[in-house]
Amino acid sequence: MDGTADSREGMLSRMALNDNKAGMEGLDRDKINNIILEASKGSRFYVNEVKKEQQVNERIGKMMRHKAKLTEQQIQKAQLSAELEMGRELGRVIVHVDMDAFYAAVEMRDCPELKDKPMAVGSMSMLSTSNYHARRYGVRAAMPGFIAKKLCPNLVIVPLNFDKYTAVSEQVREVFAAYDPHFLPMSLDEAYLDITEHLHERQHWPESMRSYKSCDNEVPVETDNLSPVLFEDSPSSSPSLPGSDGKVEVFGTSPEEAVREMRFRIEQKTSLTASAGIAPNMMLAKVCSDKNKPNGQYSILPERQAVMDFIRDLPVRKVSGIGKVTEKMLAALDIFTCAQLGQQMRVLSLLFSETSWHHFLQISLGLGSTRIERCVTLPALSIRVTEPLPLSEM
Amino acid sequence: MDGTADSREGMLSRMALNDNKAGMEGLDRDKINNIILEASKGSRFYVNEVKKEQQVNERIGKMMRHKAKLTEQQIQKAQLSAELEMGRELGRVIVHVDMDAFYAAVEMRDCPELKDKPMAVGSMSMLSTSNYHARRYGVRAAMPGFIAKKLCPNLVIVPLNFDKYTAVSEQVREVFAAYDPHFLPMSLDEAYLDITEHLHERQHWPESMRSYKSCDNEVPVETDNLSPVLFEDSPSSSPSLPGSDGKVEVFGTSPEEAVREMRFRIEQKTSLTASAGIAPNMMLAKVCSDKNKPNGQYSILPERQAVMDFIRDLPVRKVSGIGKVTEKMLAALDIFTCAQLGQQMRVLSLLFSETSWHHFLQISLGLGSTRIERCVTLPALSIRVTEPLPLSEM
DNA sequence: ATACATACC
DNA sequence: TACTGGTATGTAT
DNA sequence: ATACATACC
DNA sequence: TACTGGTATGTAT
Repeated sequence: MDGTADSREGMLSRMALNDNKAGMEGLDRDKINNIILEASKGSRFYVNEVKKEQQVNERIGKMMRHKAKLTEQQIQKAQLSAELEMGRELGRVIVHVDMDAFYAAVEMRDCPELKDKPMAVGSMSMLSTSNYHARRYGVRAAMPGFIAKKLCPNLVIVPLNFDKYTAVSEQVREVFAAYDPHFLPMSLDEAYLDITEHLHERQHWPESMRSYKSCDNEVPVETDNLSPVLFEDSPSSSPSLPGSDGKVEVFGTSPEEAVREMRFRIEQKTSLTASAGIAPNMMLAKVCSDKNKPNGQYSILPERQAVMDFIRDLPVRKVSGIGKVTEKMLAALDIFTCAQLGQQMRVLSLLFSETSWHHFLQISLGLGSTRIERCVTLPALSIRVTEPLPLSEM
Repeated sequence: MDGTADSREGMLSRMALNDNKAGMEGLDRDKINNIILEASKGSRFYVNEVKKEQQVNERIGKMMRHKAKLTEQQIQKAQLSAELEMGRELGRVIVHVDMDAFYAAVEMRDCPELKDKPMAVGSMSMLSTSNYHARRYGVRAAMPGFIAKKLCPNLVIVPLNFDKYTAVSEQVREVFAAYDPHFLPMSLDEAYLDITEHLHERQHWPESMRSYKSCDNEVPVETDNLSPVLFEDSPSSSPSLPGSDGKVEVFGTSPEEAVREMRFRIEQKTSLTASAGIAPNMMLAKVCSDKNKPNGQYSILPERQAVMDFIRDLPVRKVSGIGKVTEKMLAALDIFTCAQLGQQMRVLSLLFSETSWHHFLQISLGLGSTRIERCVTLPALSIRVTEPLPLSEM
């Protein structure tokens, strides 16, 4: 028949003549392949080759099915990782926000007698958090309560009220969502945000949209939700008219101001403080949020030099992902800071797995993820986005 | 005792207080650690932590022993791979030399009757090489002889004379060693050379050191090894004085001329021809050596654009390491040329392993190894380095 | 770690 | 009649 | 693939 | 008395 040549093309690429070689240009492939197949057909070799050919075809089928399932998202992500290989991305403003001593702070808020005492949340077996008073005794998260009691006999241990923390967390997340609807929560008390878009919009916002009333009550003010009025450009329309029971704070349009505002709103809403880090990537933002804890923030400007200056003397242990074991192993190599990490890359690349030393390399260059993607869509959040409390509403 | 604190430092980093946390600055670590250890000692938890601590210490010990064994060479190599990640290295002149139809050529040289006939070396079960005449029938290496006979009934099959090929290979390698004592043989008939150093020296060589007598006899001329005389700069001292039975070839100082000279010397010595590729890395050099086969050479200039131009329409199958299976898989994705390979990197990075797509990426960028390292030191080569046959000796 | 597949000469 | 055999490296589990 | 180790909250 | 438990990811074989 006539179809033989074609079906052979597809089916017997293994057996057909490979004319990819000097001196073999322009041969009559069909004729030659006919002779080759005729001579081979039915032999053990032939049967084996056919089997292998089928294996390869299956593998290709698998690949094509895999390809068909790829979402645009995935391809996009791959594109990004390729871009990351190319160079540093400084264009995103990433924020890491971390509630201060979260569980302990909630309990202190709701039971003022605890405020002056060293206290911790958890049990005699395990503590989840301690307040700052208790920390002066060496009492901290992940310490068993009975040991903490030895360090600080007056320590008050409050049992966990998970439902309460969850409810407060919801309130905090509503604030997060106002700055980045795609924010990535890492636990009840911390999250990453990409506020790049927010900042762009914010540039055109009138002061009224950046003005918040300070209420001294511990409960959030957002009781009556009036119309979000008066978007006039003239600052005269809404100058600092002190409200009923508080003064007015006006926040600027810079990243730092936006984050101050976010922390202000969290505190107004929950009476709890948060700390934050602002940086061009997640790894740096996380380190920054710890820098001025509690109730503080720190930012790294989006410039290579600023990043490198920040990284230079940073202890490796400060970086998320470097725990006590890795810290100890690096210490054995006289590596304590990120700069030292960078200086020793050659040796590290020989002593650690590729994954590990690539991670080290990224750290030493101050690189990290610049895109935040929420893994799982959390339930019913960011739907009723928090209302700002503009001056006009006062 | 006093030493406890220190031995604890080393031994119980897992249990000791981690004061790497806000609000825990300047605590009395020693006192706190004493209490922690006192409370823990002997418990099941404690015993387990000690065990893990020992594991970590062993791991560190292993790493340090590994580190101690690292040679400077290895660290050097690691340095290079880091550099490769940084950018393209165009400073080396890499050559791939490949003898033309080696075994067949040797047999034809030693048995002139074969010259006009289609012939191959091997057996009825398997052929190692065929001459160019036979290739016109589709007869090629890795084809069983009995099939080849069907394609070309007049085919002469000569059995393998391995010892002879080895001896000739030695002669060829002596020539290689004159251009790169560290050349890397890949088989009896091919090798990679880094002629960068040779070219630097060559710049200062007088013409006499680049002049070779052409002898028409089939046996190499190097019978009497006279003193390598006359290194004068004046070209007048040794102008083209035709030798006894041949004319004189003077080779220039460029990479192309050096390689032409090398091929000339191989032919003079063995009566066999070689083809060569010249490029800034091994991957490209290998492809180039195939381009003008037989008895030709091809070079890619050490410029990014030249590399990219060369790569653009190159079929992926031409690249060493891409075999029929990979070719077929890529073809299923409509990828045939290196440029297409580059265009599809995002999808490829999702469908293939990291090793594979990194390889593809390298290929698509025209990157390859720029340093040649001989894996195993071959026996007694490059010791009696070949004498050039300078004009002065004629 | 293991078995197996790919690739090269 | 008859489709190598050694080596390196990658893939899959 | 599996078991286990590291890291985080 | 008492040293979490869930998840993700990396390492070793």
